[in-house]
Amino acid sequence: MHNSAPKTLGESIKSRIEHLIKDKFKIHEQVPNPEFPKNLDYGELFTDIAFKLAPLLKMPPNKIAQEISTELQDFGAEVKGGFINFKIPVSKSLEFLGIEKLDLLSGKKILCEYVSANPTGPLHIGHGRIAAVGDSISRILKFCGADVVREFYINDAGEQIEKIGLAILGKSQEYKGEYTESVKRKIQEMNLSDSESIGFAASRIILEDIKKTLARFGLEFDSWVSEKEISSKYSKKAMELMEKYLYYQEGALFLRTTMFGDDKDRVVIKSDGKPTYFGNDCAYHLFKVERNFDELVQVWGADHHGYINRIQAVLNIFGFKNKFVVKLVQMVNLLKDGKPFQMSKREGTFVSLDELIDEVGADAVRFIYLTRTADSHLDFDIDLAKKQSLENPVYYVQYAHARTSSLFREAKNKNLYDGYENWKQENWKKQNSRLKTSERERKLIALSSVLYDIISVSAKMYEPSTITTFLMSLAREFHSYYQKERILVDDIDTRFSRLLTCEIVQKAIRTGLDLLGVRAPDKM
RNA sequence: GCGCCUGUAGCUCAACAGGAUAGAGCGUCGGACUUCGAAUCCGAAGGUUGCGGGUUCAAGUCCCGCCAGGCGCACCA
Repeated sequence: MHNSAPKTLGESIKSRIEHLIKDKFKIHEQVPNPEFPKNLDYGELFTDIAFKLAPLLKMPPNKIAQEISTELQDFGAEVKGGFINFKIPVSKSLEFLGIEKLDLLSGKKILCEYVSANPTGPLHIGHGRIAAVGDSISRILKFCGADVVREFYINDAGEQIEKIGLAILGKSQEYKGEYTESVKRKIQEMNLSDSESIGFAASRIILEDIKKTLARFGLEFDSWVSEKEISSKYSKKAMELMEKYLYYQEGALFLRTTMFGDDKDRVVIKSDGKPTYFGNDCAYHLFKVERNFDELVQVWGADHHGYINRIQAVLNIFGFKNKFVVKLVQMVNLLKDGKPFQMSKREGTFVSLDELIDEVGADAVRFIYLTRTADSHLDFDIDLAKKQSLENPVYYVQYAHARTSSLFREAKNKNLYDGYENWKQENWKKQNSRLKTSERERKLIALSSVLYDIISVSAKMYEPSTITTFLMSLAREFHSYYQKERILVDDIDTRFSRLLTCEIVQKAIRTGLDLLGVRAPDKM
């Protein structure tokens, strides 16, 4: 496959339209990217540009659409009720396939921070959702050309760490439970006595468990930042930069975040002289700012939404003018037997991400998380997820991929593959091609090239589920095609054309699944 | 009380800066395996997009007011 066009099919149509309306109608107008229609009968892309131009040009939309579409015949443009639909011809689709990287974000340095769970217990299913979303966003931004740093902030300082220390000494009612007991057994060999050092030792042990879980879930981080370490390095400088906005009240040091739109001023140093979590976060964010990122992406549980304004305030104080994106991921409500199940780490009643992966499998768990948009509340019924593990949508998509692999295996076994690679070279993008494609193959190839537009959309919205949803419709088209059409037929041109279609679909599914962090198996 | 999020088919969810006949999966009902993998396909049933106003060529999407649920509103993290 070739690899020359960083532009997507949709972007290409868009810029063609921009030139067109400049020439024809003498206007400069921002043209939106063509969209993916809900209904595939309308083609693989459509644009509503004629409606947008109608009031400007004082012409009926249908007429405008007609005039534009005559110049877009090579993209398969058809006008219907003012809309311009694109049924992309095979030759055109082939120009936009096999892209390894888009240039939407090339040259951008982006920091993605996510999970950052307190090392006071194992990751639970809520962290799992954030992990899946954050990791997938990182993959998508990277695919769009960005230089992405994936960061985990370790909250290894503060009161919770002391509390876990106290719990291990048996002096606290919090963090009870089997897991803490197992940490306790490891700590006892270390001969520590005060709650703080015990708490810190515990946090390191727990962090190792967290790393193992993340690895099982397919997550890798480029950077691990310790709160304890970073606050000791950056607190002083942060305080100096914030000096103008600090004041004492009742023995505590406050930061005037209200000057930047926060509801109330926030305490950075408590009256007992210790920094708050937010106080240390100021230091951490100074560390972020000093690394000169073009964009800071933050994935948080929705319960942190009240935290956004104060961080924005701190970033303003530090002079950060670049893009700050907060992706809020809504809560996961755990259901068991269809009934709400209350989780609490401090109470020791939670379902760990590890347990969930054990029962349902990493691929299925990730796919379920990424099927929903991040801001929809998610009811996760454990029993249902287990029960449906064999009829989960993830297998639908993976199966489509496995089927394509299987076809190539079968073709090779039956000596129906010989000459395919040469044939492909000779007929890819060639005039007088021996490629024989029906409407079904045309559509599959077109959809596969539209994938890259879908990826752009998901990057702009920081929303992996866009890709998930698209993959399901691509898989649906493929399964339907497979059922209807025999691939390994005698006629060589037909057989190779169909194999090529399968290869293109396979590549698209693999690319998409990879961005979700889900495996694309050759056999199931 | 204030702020953020959500309300779409029996259930779980889609619908990309407002666009076409609101789409899937699960479940239900009826069909398709002597041929490349039936973890599949084909078909049917299922909707006043929580309610009421408004904005316009066009509203699930935007604005206002209700109703219901979730989450915040710490010198916790």
